[in-house]
Amino acid sequence: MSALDGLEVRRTTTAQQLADGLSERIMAGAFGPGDRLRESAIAAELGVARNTIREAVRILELTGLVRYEVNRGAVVIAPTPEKIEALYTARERLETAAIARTPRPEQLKAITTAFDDLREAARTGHGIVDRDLAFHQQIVALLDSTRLDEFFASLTKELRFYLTVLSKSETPEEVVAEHEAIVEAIRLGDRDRAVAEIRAHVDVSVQRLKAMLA
Amino acid sequence: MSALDGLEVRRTTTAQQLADGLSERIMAGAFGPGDRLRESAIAAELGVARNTIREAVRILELTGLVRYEVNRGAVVIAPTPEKIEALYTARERLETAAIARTPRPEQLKAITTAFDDLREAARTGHGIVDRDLAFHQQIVALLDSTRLDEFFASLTKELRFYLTVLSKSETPEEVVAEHEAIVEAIRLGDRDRAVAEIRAHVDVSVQRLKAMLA
DNA sequence: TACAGTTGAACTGTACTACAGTTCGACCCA
DNA sequence: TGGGTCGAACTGTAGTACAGTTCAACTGTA
Repeated sequence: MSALDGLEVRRTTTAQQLADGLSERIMAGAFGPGDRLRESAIAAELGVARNTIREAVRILELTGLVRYEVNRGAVVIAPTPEKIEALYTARERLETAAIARTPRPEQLKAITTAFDDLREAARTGHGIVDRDLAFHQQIVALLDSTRLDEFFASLTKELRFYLTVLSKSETPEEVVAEHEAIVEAIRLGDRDRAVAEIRAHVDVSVQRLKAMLA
Repeated sequence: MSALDGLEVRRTTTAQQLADGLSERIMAGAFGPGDRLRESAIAAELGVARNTIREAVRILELTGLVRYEVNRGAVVIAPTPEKIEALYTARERLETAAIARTPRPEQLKAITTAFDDLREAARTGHGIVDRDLAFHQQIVALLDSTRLDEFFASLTKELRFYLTVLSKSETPEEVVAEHEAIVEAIRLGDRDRAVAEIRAHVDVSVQRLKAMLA
């Protein structure tokens, strides 16, 4: 903690700001899956040059929300059963590996807090999905690997988008119950059961989601 | 296998080709860590427009070999103890999770083959590092997750670069011995030992590498 | 000699214009 | 109905321009 913490000159480029803005819009559903991001239109609307937009979109590509197709430009990613499956498989592997580890006290506390937040969100009915994902991020944090944390966050971002466009709604009671089982197993130090609970939870989630695609 | 497998029209952009070319050059050590990629110079030398180079470099950014700094442009990543540590931690988590799984026959075969390749490379003295990394990629493949395979591949690419610039040379005997122990444990189905061997191997590797940084 | 201040060349970030090649839907024709 | 043609819209790339930033060299000063 330095006396200058948080003091920082605004150091960002136009393209970066555009990328952030576009990311928000996409996450909010302003562009649907499969939609093309037309450069001239966006450039004109936002009053910037087209090459700046191009740079912004290339930055966006880093987050995985869009991909480039030759001569078609940037296209918003679209959920397919295969992608959903691959995404959840990666999640399952990471989360089971994570939960098999013995949590340090502060990690256990972070998980507990995340669960409390989730329960509160379920009660009010707002932000359930985000709390759900945040909870799982804390699980993965058990791995003590920043690189894996970041990777999981990118998976989460992608998943978050899919959930939004599929307008997947979670039933609060089920969500809380399933996560409570996980937290309980962790608290008891029953790692085998924790692994089983996580696996079951992820499996159920992917099945529910894939059902929505059909 | 269709009758048209492999038939494909050349569908790539100039920027993509430039990105591939630059990637090769960087991996080959043409640019050292911390070096800036000066746009005008590259553009002039290769006979393309500067904005095309910019696009190429943004694509390069996807692979993690360079990062952008405001008003300084693209900079080749540089190894630091922290980065090495983080990279190996992620590796260790993924590989131990992978090796704890029971391999299917074809997976066992792939691992065995990768080990044979490594041994052969050690004998001739060529391409040891690449075979080493390829072996570990096969280990991670046990997770049956394409997303994790891809993520691991990106870690590998980064690590490969660090090894090159640090001109890390591996002693063939040690390398073969350590990997043989891993393969043996897998073959015997002794997963606990396999996990221990992998962990030891990764730990030793990172220690060796970090020693070179000092 | 050490150090603060100034200056200028090199370079990045962004804008603007231009155009060849590609895509894709609309229209047409058999 | 299916294939073929056409044109508007758009991407990929080139090229020019310029304000703002960086950084190393130079200068002056204590």
